[in-house]
Amino acid sequence: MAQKSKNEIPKERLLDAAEALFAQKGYHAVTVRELTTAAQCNLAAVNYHFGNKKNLYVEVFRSRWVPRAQRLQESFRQYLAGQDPSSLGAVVRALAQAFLEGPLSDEERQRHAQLMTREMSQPTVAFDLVANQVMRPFIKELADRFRPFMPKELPEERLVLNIMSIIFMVIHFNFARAAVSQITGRKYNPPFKARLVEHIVQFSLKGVGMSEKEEYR
Amino acid sequence: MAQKSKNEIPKERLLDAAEALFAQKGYHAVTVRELTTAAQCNLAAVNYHFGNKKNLYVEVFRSRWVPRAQRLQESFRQYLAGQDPSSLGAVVRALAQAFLEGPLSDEERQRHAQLMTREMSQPTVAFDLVANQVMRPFIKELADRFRPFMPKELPEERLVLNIMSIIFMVIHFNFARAAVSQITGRKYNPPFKARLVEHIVQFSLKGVGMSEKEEYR
DNA sequence: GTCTATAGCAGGATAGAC
DNA sequence: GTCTATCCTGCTATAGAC
Repeated sequence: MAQKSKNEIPKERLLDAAEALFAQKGYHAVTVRELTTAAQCNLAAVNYHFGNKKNLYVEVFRSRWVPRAQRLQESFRQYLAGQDPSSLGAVVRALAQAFLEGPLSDEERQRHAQLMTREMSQPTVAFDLVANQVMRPFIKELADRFRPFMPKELPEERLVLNIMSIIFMVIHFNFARAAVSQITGRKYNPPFKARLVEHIVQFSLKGVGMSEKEEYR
Repeated sequence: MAQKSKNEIPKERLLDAAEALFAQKGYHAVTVRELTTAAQCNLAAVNYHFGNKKNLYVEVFRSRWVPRAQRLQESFRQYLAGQDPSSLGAVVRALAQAFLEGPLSDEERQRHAQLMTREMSQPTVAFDLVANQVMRPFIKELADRFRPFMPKELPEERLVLNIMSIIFMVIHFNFARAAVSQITGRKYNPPFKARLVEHIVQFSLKGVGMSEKEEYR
């Protein structure tokens, strides 16, 4: 059910439309008229439910983006649990899979990445949510999962830089699809995504200092 | 001279102001009034010189962004020429240095990265310029410089993916400064930037399959 | 709770004086 | 080539009917 978000209550339809439109065009490029038209409700609905356009934007992050980010993280844990033996390669692969092939539809995943990317390069009021409720804890979790595989003397900062490099790569292959397709001449279909996952795993594993073979301990 | 771009002709002042403002806030968030005020010229100047706001945006890329990208590439070649022996590490280091520490001021570099990033995630009419006049030839040049160091049997696609991964990392550490600072707790001062260059070099070298030591041939 | 109608204002673009 | 004044469109926000 829920074909085009037509059957829910207006407030929910607004949030759905807002997430899609803000992700697609950015905050300023979206008008309240567009939002209310897309959500099939009245022009006044944004103000009635959220006070103003900006509050709606923040609410999109609070009620849609953050929970989805948590679902993504949960998906990562499930990919990871499904893989044995537990190795660093498994961690990176689970990460790439969750982001590139995980539980989200292609459209949803693209939306998600674009909302995040905008906040990372142009922080707004929603940046705190993104950084403190999602990025920071997730990087911490990844650091904890990486640490057993890393040399004991590796400084915490280098570990964090390694993790950020990997996450950036994943994010970038996700959100810069136009550029990647333009350069490689390939569409983001399942074979190419699987190709990218493998590339990310191989590049990252070696990047942190181990090949696929020597990662086991 | 040229303190605040006050001494040039109005059309040039407009282009300067436009590049700074579009990079900082994005196309839609910038108003013609803002532009003309910042450029200290009249409201009508945008229309007089460029026809409309959109043409001005494209002209920023044509007359400012593309030449600067070419300067950056030139800077990369000079960093590279200054390093001997010629090794893959030198290529990557020159790349990271050109982007993170190169000839551009911090502000200029940030502007540059943000304009590019916007076009990569949200292609507009300027995307063709970015992709075909800058990205594609530069990736080709890098591929040519990498190839001698790579295994002969390495498929072209893997080489391109490796290069994109490295460029993405560089770009990302540049444009997601807010996020990086937030997570690492460090400001983008020279020591931290030098730190990032080293990280990128090490991670990339290993990522493509060689350590700093075994890279010579 | 949702809609219609509209106030009040900011945006891009233009015409015409200088 | 540059400026002033202004048009028109389209936005946010609100008041009040239903």
